[in-house]
Amino acid sequence: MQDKYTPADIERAAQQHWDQTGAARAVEDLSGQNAKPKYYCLSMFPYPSGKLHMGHVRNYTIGDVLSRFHKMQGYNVLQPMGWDAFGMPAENAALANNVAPAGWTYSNIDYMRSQLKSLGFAIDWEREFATCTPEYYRWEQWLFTRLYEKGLVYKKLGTVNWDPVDHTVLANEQVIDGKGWRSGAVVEKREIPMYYMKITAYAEELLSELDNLPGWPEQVRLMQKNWIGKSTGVRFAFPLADNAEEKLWVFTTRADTIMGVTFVAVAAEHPLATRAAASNPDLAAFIEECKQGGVAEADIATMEKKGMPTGIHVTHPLTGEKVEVWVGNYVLMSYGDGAVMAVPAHDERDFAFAKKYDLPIKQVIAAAGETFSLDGWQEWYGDKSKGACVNSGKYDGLAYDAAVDAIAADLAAKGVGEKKTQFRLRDWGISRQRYWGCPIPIIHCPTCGDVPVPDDQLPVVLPENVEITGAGSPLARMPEFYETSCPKCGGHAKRETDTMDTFFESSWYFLRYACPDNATAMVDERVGYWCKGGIDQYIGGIEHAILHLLYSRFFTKLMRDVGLFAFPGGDLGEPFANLLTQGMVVAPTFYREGENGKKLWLNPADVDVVTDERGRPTGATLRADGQPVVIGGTEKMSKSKNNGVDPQALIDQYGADTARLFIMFASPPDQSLEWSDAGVEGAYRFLRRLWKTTYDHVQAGLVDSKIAPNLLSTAQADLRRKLHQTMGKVADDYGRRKQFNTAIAAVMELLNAYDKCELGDAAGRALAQETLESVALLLFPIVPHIGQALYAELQPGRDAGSQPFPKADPAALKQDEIELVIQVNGKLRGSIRVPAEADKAAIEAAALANPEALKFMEGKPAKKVVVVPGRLVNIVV
RNA sequence: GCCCCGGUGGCGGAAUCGGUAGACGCAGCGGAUUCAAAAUCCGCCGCCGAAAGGUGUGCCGGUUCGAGUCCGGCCCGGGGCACCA
Repeated sequence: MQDKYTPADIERAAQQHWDQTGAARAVEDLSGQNAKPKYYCLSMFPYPSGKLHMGHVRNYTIGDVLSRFHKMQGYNVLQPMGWDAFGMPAENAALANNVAPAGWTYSNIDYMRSQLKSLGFAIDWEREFATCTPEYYRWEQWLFTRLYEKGLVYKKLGTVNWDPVDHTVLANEQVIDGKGWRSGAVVEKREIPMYYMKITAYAEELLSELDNLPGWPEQVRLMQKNWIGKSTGVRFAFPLADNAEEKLWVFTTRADTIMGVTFVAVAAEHPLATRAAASNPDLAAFIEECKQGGVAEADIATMEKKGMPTGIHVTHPLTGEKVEVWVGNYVLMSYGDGAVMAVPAHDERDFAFAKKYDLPIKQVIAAAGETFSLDGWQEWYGDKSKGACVNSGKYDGLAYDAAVDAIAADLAAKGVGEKKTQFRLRDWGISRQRYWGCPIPIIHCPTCGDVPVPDDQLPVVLPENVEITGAGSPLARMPEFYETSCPKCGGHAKRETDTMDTFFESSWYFLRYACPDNATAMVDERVGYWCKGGIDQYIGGIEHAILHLLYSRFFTKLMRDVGLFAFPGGDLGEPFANLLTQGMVVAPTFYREGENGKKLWLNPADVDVVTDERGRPTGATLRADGQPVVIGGTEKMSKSKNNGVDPQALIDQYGADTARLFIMFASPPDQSLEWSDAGVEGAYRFLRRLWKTTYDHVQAGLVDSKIAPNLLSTAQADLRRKLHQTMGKVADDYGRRKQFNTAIAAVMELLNAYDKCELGDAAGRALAQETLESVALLLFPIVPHIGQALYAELQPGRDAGSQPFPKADPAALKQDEIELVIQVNGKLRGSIRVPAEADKAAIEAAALANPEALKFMEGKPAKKVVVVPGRLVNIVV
């Protein structure tokens, strides 16, 4: 064994060994004869943006730790990897550097694959695929045509961001302060025909199945529940005042306040608004103004609320009063019927709107002990759990439920309304007017209409040599792509030039890993083996908590309903049994201000932080010139703040194990991780020390680790107890808690205790052997290269990854005496040692005799003594 | 604006079911070793206080023998908001 820790050599050797032995190959057992349970460990696949960032390293290290740990626990493990290869950045790169999106993407993949390999992840590379290949996307085209035939895909108008200068549709991200990112032109909302997936048909199932996901974080289930947004209310109509046959429909969850309606608000795109605007230039101008700016909900919701009366009046269905219709810029056409009843007294937004435009406010709910005033909004006005109806005629005195029931019944009797369950969830618009995506397999025929591309003409291949101009879709300028003939009538027809939302690819990739080579079917019985009962562990960023995870759940149900899972184990209710959402990686920011006040962001790697004698930061200087820089906040690593730290530099300097160890030690997986160079040094130091400790032991000669417990000194028995406690602790942290920082801390503590313990005698040598072998295996899932090397030194010829994970010996855990803390009135005053099996009375007596306790009891009698077994005694005086 | 999460020493964090707040690590300080430095090893390290002790987990209030942990109200930071992935 060499005395120095040389990560580069060790890591190369270990990776070669794993490659040669096929250590990461996953083989399914379709016969069911292998007793090993399967463990499918999946990390969210990366977008091939160029090179790995810290978030990737963190994500895939977590997955690798869980994969390797479960393999040692006797599972048949699958850990795959692939590429979410379609998307906007490839088009942006094409624009910026004049490179073809396909070539750019494939070369990024090659580089990032080599980075992943250098990190030593136990990935089964034979299952790798990129979603931009026809072999992959043909199956989603195929599924699309099936869903189209079933009516689960349909076409309707949708609103997009339109750049009037570049003549192109913009993503929300490309709209900055309501203006196009390249042109700077004010963006307009424009309605265009798009294909939609009927996710609302699955709203109820997607909601109720959340209760069957105990392995998901509560916060994610809650976010999805709120996103689906099931609400029960009343949908009813206001007949138009001058034509009772025509009706304006609204939905409300507050039908109990219906007698307080003082106006009705409709979206700018609502037909009534359009009609009123025809004879009202001011209103037409206002509607135009509403169409300015992007479609993102966050922008619309934070916009100043504006409105204008239409001059149209409707009749209140219960009172018969005339109510004016307003256009409001905060009313969304895509929600419900694009119109809302306004009850300013009991809705905060309506209240502000009514105050602004001096509209009447009519109180119809009163709560005991509260006074209604028009001076300002109060929390209880909108609280449906408080109060009862007033100024509401026959409904006076009724509380929420009773009032809603009575009002819904009266509306129903008049034939103008009914109780209804509504979802906030909207259908998923999947059309994108972009090039680098999966072509939508539809042919538009002047005689037959929209015709899905037949199976034998799939895939519709995306041409790879195109010119990207940033204006409009390149496919729409390529006759050789869109000119085609109708599959039904054979006549001249035009191919759809829109591509699919890239969430389409990521909604089913996890199933394809089970059968990436199947050229005749989307999925096969291997999915039944690996995905039975759900993927055992899914790991990815919290930012995907809603959209990606919801779409994936939806796809699994769609594929089931298309009959794709007709094989054993194929009754997948939910795709992901257990979910771990990792936090983001953040780093400090530094900047200097330029003459124009513009901030010039400096990379943390180029900055030295100056501290006072207690280590508090007092300032920072740029290494290049030694001049001061401003310390900004700690933020998510990003290009714009130039605070990204390249993992490659870290791997090159310290090796993969140090990178993996630091990233796992710095914080628990679900919290954000703050980057620190000094912490990396610490991780490297620990590995060096572990190497040196093992080296010293090996130099003294290997021994059998079998120990006769009666030969151990007290200190040695204590160390052995700590060793076996650590085994239990680490297995629990890896398996149940998925908290790796505390597992590492526990091993560090063990090694500290090892250093302090006298181990020179025969029993000590055996204990040292047992401890070091165990430590190599305990840390193997996190730092597999050094773990592999150390274990092979301690047990020549043996392979660490094939060993069972260390298991605590109950006999080693036994303790004769335990320490209990003594409190007086809840304050820590001392401690006592008692036999482990001491009963409450004995503990109480020992506590009351303790001199520290007596001192702080100041001669007063104990009013009460609380004994918490194994922990403490609290004496109350 | 709406939904969700978080806030503990100079820093990252620990405290798993309401029971010793600050494990483990970083930084810092003191010492050993060295011609010197690096590396390594030993010790100290929340705040106030000479000590006894007091005090302390974003802020205010509550429940409890006991609250970082539970409840109510606020402040601050972050994630998502349907075309970034």
